Amino acid sequence: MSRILITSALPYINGVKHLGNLAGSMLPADVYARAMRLLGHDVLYICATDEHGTPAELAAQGAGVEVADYCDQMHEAQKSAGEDFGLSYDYFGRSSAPSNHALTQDFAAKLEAAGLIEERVSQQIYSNADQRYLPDRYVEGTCPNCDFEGARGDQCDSCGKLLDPIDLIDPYSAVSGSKDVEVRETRHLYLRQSVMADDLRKWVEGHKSDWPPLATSIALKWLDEGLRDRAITRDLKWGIPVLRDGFEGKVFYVWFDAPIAYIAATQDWATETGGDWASWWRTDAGADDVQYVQFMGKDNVAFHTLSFPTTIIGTNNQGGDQYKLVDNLKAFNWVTWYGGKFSTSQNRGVFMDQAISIAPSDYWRWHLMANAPEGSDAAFTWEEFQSSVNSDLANVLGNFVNRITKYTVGKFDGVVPSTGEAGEHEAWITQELAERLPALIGHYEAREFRKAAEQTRAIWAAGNEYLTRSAPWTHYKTDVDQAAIGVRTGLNLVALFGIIAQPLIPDAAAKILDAIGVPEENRSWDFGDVADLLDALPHGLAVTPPELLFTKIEDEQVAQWTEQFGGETA
RNA sequence: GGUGGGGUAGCUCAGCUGGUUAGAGCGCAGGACUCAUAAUCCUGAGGUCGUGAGUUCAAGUCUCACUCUCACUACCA
Repeated sequence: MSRILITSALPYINGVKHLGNLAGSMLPADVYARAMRLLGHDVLYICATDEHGTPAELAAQGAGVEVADYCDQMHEAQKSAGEDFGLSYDYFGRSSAPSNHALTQDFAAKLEAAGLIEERVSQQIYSNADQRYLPDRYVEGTCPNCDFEGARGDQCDSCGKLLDPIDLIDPYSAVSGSKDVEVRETRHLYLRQSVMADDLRKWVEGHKSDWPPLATSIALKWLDEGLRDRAITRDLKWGIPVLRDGFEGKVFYVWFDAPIAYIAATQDWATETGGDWASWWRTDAGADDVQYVQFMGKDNVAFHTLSFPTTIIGTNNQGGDQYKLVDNLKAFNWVTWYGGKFSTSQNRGVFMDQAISIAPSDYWRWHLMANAPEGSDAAFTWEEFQSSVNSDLANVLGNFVNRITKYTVGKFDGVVPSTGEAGEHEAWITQELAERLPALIGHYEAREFRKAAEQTRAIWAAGNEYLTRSAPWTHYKTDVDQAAIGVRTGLNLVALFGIIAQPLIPDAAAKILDAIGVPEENRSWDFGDVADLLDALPHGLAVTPPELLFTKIEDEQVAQWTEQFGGETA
């Protein structure tokens, strides 16, 4: 048994996330957490909402509520959306929690003592009308290179050139449209990542063999370009206050405090449950044997491989509390919408709350993991979604459960038959499982989700092949015992299929296991001898065909969803 | 512009350190079966592995150039 700490990238507070966010961090983290629990490991799965930053303030302003109230509401909305998808967090915290305020300020103080924080003055656009400093992206104006009039402060959408907002001609606030903006000097704290570059490179290069290439290549790219110091404070009201003379009214940058919230949320979990957070995070307090796994989309990699590790290593170098660095970092590409981008404004794409309103969470979980964006971006299409659900879930798994349980009721009084001896067909399926079950576990341990789903499906399909081979309905006419062994093996396969399906489709798996009468304590992945698995159910145990496990998606629904949410032609 | 990922069957994707006839699922065609959600099982057709050169006994896999696409490019997060 191992202790496994799992975090998924914190969903940002300004709205319920779309399927791409779900597929790229929260869902795989949950599937991994469930699989590891089934394997008997001690798992702690932590997530939280990321609540600070300019977009949160503006979203609250747009909604006409105080930002704290806005965050309260959206935190609950996201928590509930996560629950709807069966995300099995041990704790779903908040980056705005008091624990994170204290811990972030504590980290900052230690980094300061380590000489890793430096005060610098920079120039920033201030909008008098909005009474706020504007991040580069919120300043627009005329591009100094191509005269395009709608250029953003960070980049011109017309000529593609990277810009400095100070260079824009006729700049205006993208928030209010006001041209009453000026350049002001402002003082900020910088995290001296540059002095940590060699340590970081050594650490990242040491993980070339056990992190996805996506993760190491992005981190090394930044290091190759020369790691620059990064401002870790902002001129905002909402956030974690900077305790320093002259920094009244300033807060820490959201990307400084958000990853620290992984730890703070664990503290909140401990407070709520009586657990010991330090034993999960601090190597000087018993966390040496913890394996820490992070899940995130590719946009988050730099922060998790460079900035946050700088915070951790810098703090550790001060002596005192010793925090864990990530051991395994699983980075995902994007789920795209028919090869293009998700877009709220253009009505393209599906958000979590909408998704759950049109199809059960298992359907989404299965499709998104069977097509996870692991090697490259993965295109979501309604047609593929329909195909996944109808073929894999309804036809291969659902029909298997249905055919054998109904036959049991029809011919064997609805109980597990006790007669018949295992023969060549049982030997065949035993051999199949002896090869496939370890492969399945291996894929989960390696966090290869597409392959795990593929192997799961292959095991289900092998069950159908077994039934074709053993054909109890043929033998029933001449040799009931021969039919009985086929039915008994088939019913045990149903139980096994439910057991292996749990990480991906927990709701359907529970229905199957309930129908076949498998008690909770027998649902783990402690497999042992495969031959025993095929005669595990007590003889005479009553089974009932479950209600329809998966309803097929009709072409008309696909047409309607395409219309409603956008699709190919949008 | 720079850097990184990707470009493999009609579609969505696997192919580790280069090695016999390039794989899977879906879709398609034919057959089998009839217990089952017109499901399942078997068989088959389909690819000059983005383009062009190079290294090698051998290249989807390594090198170079080009091209398309996505991402990042440090004050969006």
